[in-house]
Amino acid sequence: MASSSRSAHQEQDATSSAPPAGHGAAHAPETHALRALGSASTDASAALARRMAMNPTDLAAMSHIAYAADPLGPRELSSRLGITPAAMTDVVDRLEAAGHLLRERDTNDRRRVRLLATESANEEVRRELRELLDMLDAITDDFTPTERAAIQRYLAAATDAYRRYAENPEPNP
Amino acid sequence: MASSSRSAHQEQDATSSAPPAGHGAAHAPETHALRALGSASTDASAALARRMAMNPTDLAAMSHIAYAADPLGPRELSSRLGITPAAMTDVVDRLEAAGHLLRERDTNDRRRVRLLATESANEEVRRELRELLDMLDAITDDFTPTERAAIQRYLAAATDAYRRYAENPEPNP
DNA sequence: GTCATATGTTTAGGTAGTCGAAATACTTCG
DNA sequence: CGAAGTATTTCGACTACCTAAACATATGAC
Repeated sequence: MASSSRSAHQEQDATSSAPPAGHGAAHAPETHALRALGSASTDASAALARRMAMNPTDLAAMSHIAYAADPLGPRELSSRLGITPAAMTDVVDRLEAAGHLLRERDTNDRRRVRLLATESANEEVRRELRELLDMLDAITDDFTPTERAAIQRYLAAATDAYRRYAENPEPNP
Repeated sequence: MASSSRSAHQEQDATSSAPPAGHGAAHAPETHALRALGSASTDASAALARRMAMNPTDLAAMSHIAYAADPLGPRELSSRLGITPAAMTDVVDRLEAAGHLLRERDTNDRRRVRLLATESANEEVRRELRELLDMLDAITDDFTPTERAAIQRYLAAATDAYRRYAENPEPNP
C-alpha cells in the first residue's frame, strides 16, 4: 500500500463498484443501495486515515487498541486485522515511532508484548471516530421505533449474507 | 498490496473494526450494525477477489468494465478506482496478460485506448457477483413494502453521511 | 531438573502494487 | 504549421506485505 498519500479519495471495492447498465441485472433497490453504502464506507475509512496521517492498516490497529477492554498483543491484533504477525511488527514499529503506541513486556508471560496507546492517541482516535459515528446516530432520528426495528433486522441479515459469502469455500471446482 | 494471496479472510477497516468496550460509547444499534456491515462487506469483496484469483484492484477494474455501458479507457477507470493512471497501466497489463481484457485503440481519437473484457471474463465476473447479489436480494423477502421503504431511506442516508464525511476537508487545523 | 514441544515476537530477504515525474503519441485550435 | 492540451506509457523508487527462519519464553513429560 502506498503509505498515507493516496491522491484520489475513491477506493476500489468490487462488491460495490459498478452501476448496473441495462444488463438485465434488475436487483433489489436495497441491494444496489448496499453496494453504494459499501463503497462510501470504504471511502470514509480512507478519509479518516488520511485525516490522521496514517495508512488504513495502522489506523485500524489504533482503532482496535483504543476500544479494546484489555491491552492487546501483536498476535491478537494481527489476526483481527487479517495480516501476518511479521507485518504486525512493522505496523507496531511505525505506530511506536509516531508516538501513538508503547510496547510493554507482559510481566506474567514474558513472551507477550502488550500494546498501550498513548493517551493523546487514544483521544484523537476516539474523537475523530466519534464525529463520524455521531453523524450516523443522527440518521435514526427520522425513523419510528417500528422502522428502526426493521432497519436493524435488515442490517443484521445483510451482514450475515456477506459473512456467509466471505467464509464459504470456493463453490466452483 | 500483496497480490491475490491474503492468508486471513479478515480485512482492516477503521470505521468498522472495534467493538465498543464500556467506554461510554453508547451509539445507536444501527450505527454498530453499520460498522459490522462495512467490515463484512470488505471481507466479501476480498473473498470474491480470492475466488477469481485476482487482487482486489484488478477485480474492481473488471467489475467496472463488466457493467459499463460504453467501453472505458485507462484514465476513466483509474479515477473511478482512485489510483493513478500509471498504476492503471499495470492493472491493465496484468488483466490483459491473464486474458481477461483486450486493449483496442479508439479509431476516432487515437490517443484513447478502449478496454474490452473478453466474453468469458465478463461472464465470470457477472456470475460470481450474481451469487452474492442474489443472496442480498433474497433478504428483502422478509420485509413489507413499508419496511422496505424505510430501509431504503436509511441506506441512502447512511451512504450520504459516509460520503459527506469522506469528502469533507480536514476539520481540525 | 531437563528436554521436547508449543507459543509470542522479531529478523531477514524478497515480491508486488503503487506513486511521481518524464517521455511519447495524438488531437485541437489559433 | 506550431502551441497547448489530453491520453497513455515508461522509468525509478518506495513501502506494505509475505514466507521462512530465528529467538525468547512457557509448559508439560519423564
